[in-house]
Amino acid sequence: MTDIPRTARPTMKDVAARAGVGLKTVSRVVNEEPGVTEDTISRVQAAIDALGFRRNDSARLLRKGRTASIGLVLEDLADPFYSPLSRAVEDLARAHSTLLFTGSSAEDADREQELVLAFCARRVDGLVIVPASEDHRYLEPEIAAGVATVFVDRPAGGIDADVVLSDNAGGTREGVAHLIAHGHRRIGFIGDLPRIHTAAERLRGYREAMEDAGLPVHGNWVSCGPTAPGRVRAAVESMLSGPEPVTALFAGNNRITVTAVRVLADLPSVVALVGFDDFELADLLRPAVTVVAQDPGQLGRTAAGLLFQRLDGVAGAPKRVELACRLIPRGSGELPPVP
Amino acid sequence: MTDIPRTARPTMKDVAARAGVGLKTVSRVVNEEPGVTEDTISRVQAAIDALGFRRNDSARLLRKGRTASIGLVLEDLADPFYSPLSRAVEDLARAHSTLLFTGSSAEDADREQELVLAFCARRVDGLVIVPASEDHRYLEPEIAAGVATVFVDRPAGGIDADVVLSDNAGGTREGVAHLIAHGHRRIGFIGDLPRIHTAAERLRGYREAMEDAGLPVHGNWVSCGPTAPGRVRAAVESMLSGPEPVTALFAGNNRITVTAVRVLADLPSVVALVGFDDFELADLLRPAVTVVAQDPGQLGRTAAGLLFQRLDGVAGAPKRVELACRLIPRGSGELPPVP
DNA sequence: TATGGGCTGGACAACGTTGTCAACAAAGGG
DNA sequence: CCCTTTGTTGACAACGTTGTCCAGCCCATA
Repeated sequence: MTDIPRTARPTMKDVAARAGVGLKTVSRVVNEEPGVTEDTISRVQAAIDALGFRRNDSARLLRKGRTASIGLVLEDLADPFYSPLSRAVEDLARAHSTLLFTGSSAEDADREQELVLAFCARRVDGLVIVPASEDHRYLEPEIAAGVATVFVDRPAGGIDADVVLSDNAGGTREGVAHLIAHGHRRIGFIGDLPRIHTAAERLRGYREAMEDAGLPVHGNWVSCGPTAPGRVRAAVESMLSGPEPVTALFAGNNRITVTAVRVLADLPSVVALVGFDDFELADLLRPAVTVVAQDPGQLGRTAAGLLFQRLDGVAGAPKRVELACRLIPRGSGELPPVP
Repeated sequence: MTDIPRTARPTMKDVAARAGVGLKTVSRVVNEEPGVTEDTISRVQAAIDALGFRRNDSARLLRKGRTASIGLVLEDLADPFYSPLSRAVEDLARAHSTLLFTGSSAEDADREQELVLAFCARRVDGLVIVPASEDHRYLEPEIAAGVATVFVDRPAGGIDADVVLSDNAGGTREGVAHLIAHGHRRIGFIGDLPRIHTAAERLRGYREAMEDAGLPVHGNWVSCGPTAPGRVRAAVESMLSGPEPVTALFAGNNRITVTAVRVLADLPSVVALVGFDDFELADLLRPAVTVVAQDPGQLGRTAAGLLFQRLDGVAGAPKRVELACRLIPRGSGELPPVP
């Protein structure tokens, strides 16, 4: 009956031929442009339905210039920390009738660049990037060509661009000060690789808090490196032994915190703990884990909001937005020092 | 010096003009096609670098027919359960030089359809869908037009399509049988909305396990509904009161399990618990939570693998793949019944 | 010198859509 | 009755790329 071609999709031309009208008239009907008779509309609509026509938005957007799509590059789609961030970006994208490309850099600079440039080759209107690379000059021609770009969680390297950050140093200062206020004097810091901006900032916050309180930082009280459980375990054990064992730990991100909880659970000693990043069930552990919480959803919302402002034509110098962190005392950070 | 136009992007035409060659020669250089002199190549390359040209893949793919992109629709990007699934799909996409559109249906049928059709309008080569809708006949013309489609986690409604599932009923049977083996006779089931396929299957598994053991299921031992904490709390409290209080609970998904843990922590009674879906830190709670674990990463890998097989031309009847679940005893499911 | 073949390069159409503009018919005013 | 106005419609070019095809050119061979 209906002669749907099995292989090739029907185009406006096919619809036009079947409805006995011109190509442009079909376009008008599809786009609900005014100036088409009711009668013609229904004839075209019938042809559309019969053929199962669906407008090819790729062609449309090629013609129009904008693609109504943005790219989101983050470190790892599988990391729960970024889930609310992605969702927030997606929600704003939807509100702007924009589709979302996503990809993980896996903390690899080359992969980040490859992904970003692939998005640019698709002519995304904008980018939200959680940087893995330290040098983003490769983006200069793209930004000059009009690709709106907002960095989240970490600043861009080598270029001046919009960025939305958490107050990593301030949050860490607050967390460490919290431990100090509960009587701790020997506090260890276990962080991520220092080449990662957030890790460096948090380390800085730790040092500042110790200095503000006039406390020394001994050699083995600071350990930075990959978040692999083995490395973290070794660091904890080293800090808890020796002539000056720590009585409290500050863990530099959620994965480190979780590993620290595991390690401490195996040990007889009572050690206070504050972690950076909140995580699900932190309140159900015993002791419940005190954390310095970022709001990843807010991070994403702010970044995407800024992006769409730019796309709406808001010009001006690159903005730097810093979101406050929130200390959530739950128990592990209020344990008194045990000598 | 270099005259990069601030507004419009350079095209192959611009590059050709600047290099003093024909349009097609630029195309040849960009695509590394043979038949161009070293000398010409370097002249063209110089023009490309000077102008900051980047090929417009949208136009390219319009011409070529395939878009080298696929769409992933899941329930909620922010749900940690789906994170490994997304990541697995992304990894396979990358391996096939394919870009990934993502979106959340928010468990809303209209939103799912809107997203899917938006992807189709962009002419994605394929789709991976975690269905929210019960009727996917709207996809028939798309599938006929050649859009490869694989459903994950839940089957499609109204059409015959590839699907990758977990063995929800079998896993639940095993979990409930585990409780029965530990002496429980009065076991409650708290599940998600029964219109969701996985929820219905798990309920079926529960009923089968009880029946297999010759155990009755009393009226208030089964509660299905939204995963809102208030509803779950009420259900738990109701099951634990009355003339026939349950001594064990089976929680139908990770969110329900977590709420159940919270509720039980507030109560004096000791209640055994097995939850469907593993979750981070389940082993650190006291008691550690016994779960029936799916492997969301494997779900995603299998689905994407099947999708790319189809895209590579593997024909044949729609496949239905069912992945086994794994019981992970950790403590909460091995508690003896307390009358 | 003519011929042929291999190599290089360019003109042109096509992908499916939208914007511009002009053609045409019907209706209204003088 | 003609001219203008209004409303509807279609022809055509353009978006940026790739595939097809043909025109030169250079060199070797007859």
